[in-house]
Amino acid sequence: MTVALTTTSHAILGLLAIHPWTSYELTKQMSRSLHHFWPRAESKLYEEPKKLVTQGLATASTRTVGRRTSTVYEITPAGRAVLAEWVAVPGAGPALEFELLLKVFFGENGSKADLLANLAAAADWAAERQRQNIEVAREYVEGAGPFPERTAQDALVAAFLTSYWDAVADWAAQARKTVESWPDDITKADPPWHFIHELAARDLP
Amino acid sequence: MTVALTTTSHAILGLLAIHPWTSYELTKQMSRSLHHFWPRAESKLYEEPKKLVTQGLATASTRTVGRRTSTVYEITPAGRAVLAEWVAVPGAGPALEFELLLKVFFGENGSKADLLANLAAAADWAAERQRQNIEVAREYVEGAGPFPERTAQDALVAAFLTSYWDAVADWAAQARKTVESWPDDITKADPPWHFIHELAARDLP
DNA sequence: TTCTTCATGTAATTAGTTACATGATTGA
DNA sequence: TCAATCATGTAACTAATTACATGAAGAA
Repeated sequence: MTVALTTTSHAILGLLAIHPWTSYELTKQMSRSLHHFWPRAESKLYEEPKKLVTQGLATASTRTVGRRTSTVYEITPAGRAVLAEWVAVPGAGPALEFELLLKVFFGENGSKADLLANLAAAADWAAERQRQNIEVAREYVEGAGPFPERTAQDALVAAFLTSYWDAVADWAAQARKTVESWPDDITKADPPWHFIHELAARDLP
Repeated sequence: MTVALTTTSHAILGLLAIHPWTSYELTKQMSRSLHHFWPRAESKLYEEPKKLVTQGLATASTRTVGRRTSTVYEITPAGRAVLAEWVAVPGAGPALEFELLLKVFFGENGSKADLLANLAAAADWAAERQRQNIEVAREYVEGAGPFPERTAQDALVAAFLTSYWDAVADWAAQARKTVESWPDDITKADPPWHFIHELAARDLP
């Protein structure tokens, strides 16, 4: 019986195409990179490879450490074929979930201070991502990055994440300035018309 | 018995704070704005308001059109209180799901043409968002936007989405140039070192 | 009149998460 | 030798999605 492969299945398959891994190693690798644009719970990463094995896309071999077992997964030729097909059909665009922005959107139900606290949290979040990002880039510059043969693809993805995180940081800083100029009763705030006018004046792409 | 309210519950509550709506109107309003940063299936928007009613945060009244009924929901004072509490605690940062970027990340399993097709799809996606965005801004400039009293908050959110969509568009264009310079065998591609060096040279935030 | 789209939901299914469990290893 | 953390999973639950169903209104 053939089970449908999800995007997550293909993500795991893609990791296995680089290298054989244990489930645990998969979780570590995920949190390093994929996690930023395909976030999944660890438990999922223990389940998915099993599904790949039942479909003949990967093989599992068991190692023993003391009285515990661990499972190493390896991609099969069939797995590589499936992966190539998957890459060939363009994927879905980005889907964003941003609770903090929701609170900004409904900001008039709280105080100006609440609104500023949300914007400060956004700035912190972006700063932390960017800090990690820069540290990883430094590793690569020093030649200490893992899988140096994959640096080109890694950099392509890093380029996106960098400008995405910059967008969050810049927005948080700018929005903070805007909101600081607002009165305490934010329902009386002047809209930032210069922004709206600039946007409206753009050429349609 | 008290049911836990999800972020989606609060999003609906926020919409009800603006105005009473039928479920159907909620779905339309969602797809206009919230959908971009809190995407949910329509069916959810028929369920959630019922939950709010059981918690005393909204009231429902039934209208009849022909032989069909429709339900109008209205926020209660208790609902407004809950909403104010929710806005006051800073929300979660952005979570991104970006399948297309996953395919770029695993691009070496396909052809250079596959990679370029993915980048072209990303460019199209961003162009379409930005086009709609600009058209909405023009409505506001003409004074034709809905809920003009909410223009300030709307603009704050639009500022984020605009730079986020710009980030996607700029990345897609830049990445396309990079990949076009690559050989057909993309495993032999030169990494974009200038980007990596620039990133590594940044000050830590 | 018939077809399509708008309008209003319900039911079944599932992908994913949270919580739990337990052995191995390390360091204080 | 005890506690904390690393390593490896399983089980229960649920938020959300997909698929289905049906009436109203307007167009052709």
